Amino acid sequence: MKLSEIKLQKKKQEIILSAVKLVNKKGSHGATMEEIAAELLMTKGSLYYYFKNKEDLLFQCHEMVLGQAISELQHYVNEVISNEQKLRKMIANHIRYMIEEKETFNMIIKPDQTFSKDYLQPILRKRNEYAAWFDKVIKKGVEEGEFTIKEPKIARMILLGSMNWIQQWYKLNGDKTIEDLQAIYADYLLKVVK
Amino acid sequence: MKLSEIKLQKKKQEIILSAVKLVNKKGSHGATMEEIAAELLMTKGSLYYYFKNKEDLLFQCHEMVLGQAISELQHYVNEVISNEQKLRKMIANHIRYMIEEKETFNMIIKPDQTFSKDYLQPILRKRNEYAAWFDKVIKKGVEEGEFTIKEPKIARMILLGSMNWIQQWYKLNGDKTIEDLQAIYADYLLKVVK
Amino acid sequence: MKLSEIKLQKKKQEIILSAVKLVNKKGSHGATMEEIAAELLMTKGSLYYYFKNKEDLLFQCHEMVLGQAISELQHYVNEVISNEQKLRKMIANHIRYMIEEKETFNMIIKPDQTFSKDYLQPILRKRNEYAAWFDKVIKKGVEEGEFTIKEPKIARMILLGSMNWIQQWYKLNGDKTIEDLQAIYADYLLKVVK
Amino acid sequence: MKLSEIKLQKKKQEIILSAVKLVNKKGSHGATMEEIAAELLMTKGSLYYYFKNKEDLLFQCHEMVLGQAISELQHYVNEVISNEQKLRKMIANHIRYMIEEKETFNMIIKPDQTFSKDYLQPILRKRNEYAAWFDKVIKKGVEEGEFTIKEPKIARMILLGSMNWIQQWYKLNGDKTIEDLQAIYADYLLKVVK
DNA sequence: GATGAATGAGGCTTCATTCAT
DNA sequence: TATGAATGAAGCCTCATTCAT
Repeated sequence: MKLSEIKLQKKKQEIILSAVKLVNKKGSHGATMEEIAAELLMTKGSLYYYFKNKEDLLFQCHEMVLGQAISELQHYVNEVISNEQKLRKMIANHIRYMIEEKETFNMIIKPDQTFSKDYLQPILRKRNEYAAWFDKVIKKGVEEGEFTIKEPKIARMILLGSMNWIQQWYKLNGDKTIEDLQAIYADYLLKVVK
Repeated sequence: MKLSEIKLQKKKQEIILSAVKLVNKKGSHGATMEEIAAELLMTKGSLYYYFKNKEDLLFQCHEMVLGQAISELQHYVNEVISNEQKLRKMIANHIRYMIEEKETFNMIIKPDQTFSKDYLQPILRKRNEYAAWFDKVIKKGVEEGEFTIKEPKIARMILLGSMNWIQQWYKLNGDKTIEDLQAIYADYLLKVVK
Repeated sequence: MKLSEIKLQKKKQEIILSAVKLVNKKGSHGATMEEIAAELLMTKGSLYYYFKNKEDLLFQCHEMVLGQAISELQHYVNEVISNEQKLRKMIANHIRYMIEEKETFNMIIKPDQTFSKDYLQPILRKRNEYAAWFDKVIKKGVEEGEFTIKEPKIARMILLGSMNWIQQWYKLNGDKTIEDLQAIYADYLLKVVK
Repeated sequence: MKLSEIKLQKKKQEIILSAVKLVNKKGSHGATMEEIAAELLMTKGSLYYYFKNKEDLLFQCHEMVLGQAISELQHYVNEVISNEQKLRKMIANHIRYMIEEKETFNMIIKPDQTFSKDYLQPILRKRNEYAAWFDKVIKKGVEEGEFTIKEPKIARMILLGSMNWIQQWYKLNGDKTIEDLQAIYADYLLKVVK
């Protein structure tokens, strides 16, 4: 019983990972069930054993990816370092996601064009959860005198927004490495909150 | 002769405006030619009198909107004010677009999922043209000692990226007016370049 | 009254000539009313002043072309020369049509895929009229001892069929001139009837 | 594994056969995917499981039909009989195709109005392959003194052209049987090459 | 669990035709 | 006469979804 359950979940994960990649290369509309299946050497029909429909698959992609990102944020917040240090790490982490796993975060950008009403609520909730960790650190930083910002939420929007934009223009093998980018963004964005 | 040409262009504009609205509510995929036509009380087929195909229509939407925005930027840059003043105005303008005509800028975000190769070139060119006006002011500001930024292009990316994100969350009738937002963003983003 | 009538007919001729060219380059389906009109620097709509609909235009193309060809055949038959001489001239003429005005005869090949029932009758009648001139000469030739053929109709089918096929493969600027072809075909095809 | 592959091919054959019939009754334009499907009690969409698009289906129709005809020619050529005998059999065979499976050869007539560039090459190649078997026998006949013709290729064009024309006029249940026709054509056409 | 096959709704596009001006 | 504009039917094609085996 347990074993088969575990196997099922494992397979699901596998599908989700593969789907995420494809979805973000081609967009949620451009990626067809056929292609997603093909990448896994399955056939279209089989996907429906694991997921109710395409939207369900996309939804679970979203949940998985963002869930993981959240747990990473959580980790940084719990470290015993200054809020600035935390924020720097969180920024670096977000940028890494944006570039190395650019595929993943993409789907967050315009969920309302991808998901129907039923799915939209939990999606937005997860998104807020993610943002909340940034808010927490920024607020703490203000309280503890590290930051001076009066509108912490808007500051957070600026941080996330500017970073989400990176994938629009960044190309690996350009003149900047990821580390360069992480450093520059951290510096510039901290100027916003300080 | 001239008259009919003018009429034609006018109708095209009308269609473009309507299409822009729909495309940005539903995405370029979600908006069908049928719906775009219906909104104008036309039939599908009539659209093809004015535009070669859907991609052509979308392309012209893009050109029109961004072209107009560029001409506004140009205006600010030519005023006789400090670079900071210019940048503030450009930021305010971009934010206004992002909110009041949110529909328009939306289509800029992921052109490569909307457009085929032939159209991508001119689209990216226009986008760069728009960005170049920001670069110009930032660079000038650095030269004249108003700004201190070492990576002006990345700074510009941060500005635009953060502002483009606004439409993801901003709702009219919330607790912030557009003017509030313009002021806050200008203040925070200028901290980046200063 | 007369004058306007003449003008009308002239214009019709003009349209037919142009249509014939296009139809045979692109096929009766491939040639659109738009293109036919464009070639004449007209607009689609105007064509409907002169012709009831596309089929009507195509029909009149057919009538014109075949009518002209028939009158030429008639001319040869009335000359005072041997039946073999007549047949040679008729063959040469048909080949010239097939190549130089290949466009024209094309439409004869599969009329039932182009025309609806109403038009089919007169079309086939005209076709038979054309063929009848060949039959006449062949029969006369048999009567007068020039030819020996027992199945004059089938012989005629062979003649016309083989010549109609020319357009499938003949290319101007190849190694054979039209005159070469006319000579060779005349020689070979006369072997059939002799 | 093998079995499903075989089944697939079988179904493809079935579709091709049905398509050939329809295409030649209505022309490649007149025959719609919908009708082709309906004839097989399928739906439009299903056809696309077997064929990439309409052109692909038409192409495979062409390949199948001509391929079969070629293999038959090949058979006659390899028999140990005089070249005249061979040619007679090949003529009879072609005529049989032209009448009994008139549907099949029809599509060969104007491939350039049916197929786009990519498909045209292999189509013409196949056509030439078919013709080459006629050329071979005719040339051999000339070498061995059976035929006297100086332009064997043009002779072949005359043979094929005249036979392809048969379908334009021949009606079963007329006063000539197929066997009549085969005999008459063989006699008359051999006069050409002799 | 998996798959091959089928389906059908829906989208894009073409084009003959119409008609007011 | 001519045209600009609109229409709508019809065709091609895609793809999420279903289901018997």
